[in-house]
Amino acid sequence: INKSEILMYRNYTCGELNLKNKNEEVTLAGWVQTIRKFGSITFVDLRDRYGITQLLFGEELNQQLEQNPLGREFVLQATGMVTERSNKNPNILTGDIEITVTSFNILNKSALPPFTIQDETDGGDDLRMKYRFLDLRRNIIRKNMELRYAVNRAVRNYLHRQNFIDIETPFLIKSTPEGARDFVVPSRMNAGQFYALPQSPQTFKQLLMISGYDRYYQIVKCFRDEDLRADRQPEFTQIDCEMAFVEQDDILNMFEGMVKAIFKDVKNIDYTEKVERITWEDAMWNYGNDKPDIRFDMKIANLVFTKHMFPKKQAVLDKEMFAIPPLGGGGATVLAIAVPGCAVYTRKQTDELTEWVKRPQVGMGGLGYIRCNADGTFKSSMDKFFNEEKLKAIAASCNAKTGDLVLLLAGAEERTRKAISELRMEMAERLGLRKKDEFKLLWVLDFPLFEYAEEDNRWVARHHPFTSPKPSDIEIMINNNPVIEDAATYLQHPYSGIKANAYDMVLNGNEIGGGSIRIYQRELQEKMFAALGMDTEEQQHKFGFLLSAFEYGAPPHGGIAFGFDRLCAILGGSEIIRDFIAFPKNNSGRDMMLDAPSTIDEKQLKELQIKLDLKS
RNA sequence: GGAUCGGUAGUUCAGCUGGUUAGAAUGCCGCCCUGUCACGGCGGAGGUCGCGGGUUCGAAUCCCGUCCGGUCCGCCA
Repeated sequence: INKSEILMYRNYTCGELNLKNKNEEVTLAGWVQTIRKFGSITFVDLRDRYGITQLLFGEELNQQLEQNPLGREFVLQATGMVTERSNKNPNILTGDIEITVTSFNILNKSALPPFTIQDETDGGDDLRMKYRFLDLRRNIIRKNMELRYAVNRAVRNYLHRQNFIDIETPFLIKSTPEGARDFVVPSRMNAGQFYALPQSPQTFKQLLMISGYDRYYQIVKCFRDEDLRADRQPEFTQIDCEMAFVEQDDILNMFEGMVKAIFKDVKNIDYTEKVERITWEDAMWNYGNDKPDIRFDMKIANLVFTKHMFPKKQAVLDKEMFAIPPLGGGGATVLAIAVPGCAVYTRKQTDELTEWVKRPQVGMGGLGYIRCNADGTFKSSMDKFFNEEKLKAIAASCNAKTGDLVLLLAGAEERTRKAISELRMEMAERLGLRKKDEFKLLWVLDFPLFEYAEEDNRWVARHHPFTSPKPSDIEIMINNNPVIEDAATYLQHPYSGIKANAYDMVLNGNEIGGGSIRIYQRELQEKMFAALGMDTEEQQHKFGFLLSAFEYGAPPHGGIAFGFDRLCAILGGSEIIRDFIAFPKNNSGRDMMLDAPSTIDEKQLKELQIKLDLKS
């Protein structure tokens, strides 16, 4: 506490007193953490945001306590002398002293809390969410909030130094259902019409570039009406950034710098090494995943693969040799990883792994394995089909060393690649290769511009429709018709090879940020919208303002957005972003404390001229 | 939209293939205790086994439905 403050309730916090304050009379205020009674004396641990201080109620005061009994979480003000403890507690900061209470005042009582306010609470998740205001009293959650604020400060300091300006953009905007579902807000003054909450301030920040604010940022709420996960909330916070007169490298360097600044300021980590940059194709090829964790190696061996996905890659082994029952009878793709040191796995363990890949979430038919034994022999689940020589060849093509366990998956390209990627992560987790305190950044570049949407038989933007194609691919886009004749052969359509000027930043296997160099010419933007199946009229209706703005001197520009909640969670060593959001929602999008969403009054509906037509 | 796990004391959980007085730990209450800090000792209260229906002589347990929560797939940057 700043001693120049005028304080009515306390002159110290519960975390700052020590032997230097001995014999000083102090007044503290806080919550009762625990009460320990010993006949005629009582110890009370008083807690506030800053720590815990032990109060000693001697004989006389103890009698007053009998008249005014305390309970857990009572709000208590206590005055007394700082005294040296006879039995010190080295586990807390104030453990050398205690306050010998001379007077106290119960500022407010508390009902018995439904769970203990401790690091290892006895409360379950839903109870904690319902009483989130109590959960937030816990050390662990409080530290998460402090970490979040530290990241926020680090970002602002860095971007401010780099001449960025924070500009707020509106929350009530226009619905443009492209990508995620919009949250919508009915307009009373414009009956029958709706605002949408922004999925991101994308178009606004591009307009700001056109307005000449060449370095913009905002730490801003975004909204997406999609199903949730442990790492996904319907409203979430982004570090949203945009720069004019930049190329991809300018952005990568600038924001590598930002993340390194966060590491330094928040974790005191000097991240000096160069951030690796790999292409999307290499990420998929080596890790089966566009956000690989590169803290460990275990790269995928592409034994048999779909040529269309990797036109530039060469097959390692003969496809025919894998047309055997244990691998699904000749699936289009056979992928393998060599797991270090796991040749000693027992039959029970490999069976358990097989069950693991068969789970519906992974969805593979089975798992093949080869033990690369210490004596140089190979023992596999497919001995009936492969002789020693062939096993050796397979092991060699996986770069397997003696003592490794080679795991093989086979099936349809996409599913198999996803599965082996998950298996790779799972094995790393089991081997303790995913260390909480080790951080490794990675840029993934050259994403495909388009993705094929089966249900609509059309192209959708993989990133978003404002992303520019690689300059070398613009020709392909202009000279080819986006129409897909035969859904089965979409991979052969020229559009599926077009690469975007887009980049993702990956931290320990999590996508923490993504962005692109934007389109800034009307013609190309129109071509892009058309490729996504939007006719001129629709383009005008949805994005007329942007197309028009491009005609008034739009500079080349690009940007990036970081998932702030997720970044905080990872820095805090967790994947559960709920613990880093003060008032989060559950996985059905409900606020369990407010019990929201809820119905609204008939009167409110009437004003909005909305009639409900519920099925049930 | 789908899969899957869970719902039993204030709380966290046990209770297997149907028959128990439905338990444990912790929390809570009372008494004892002057150095605890996960205090200790003795005693006590506390349950519509999520809800509805079914099978059965008998259901916390089996079946069906439903609600709630967790995780994942689809979806989503």
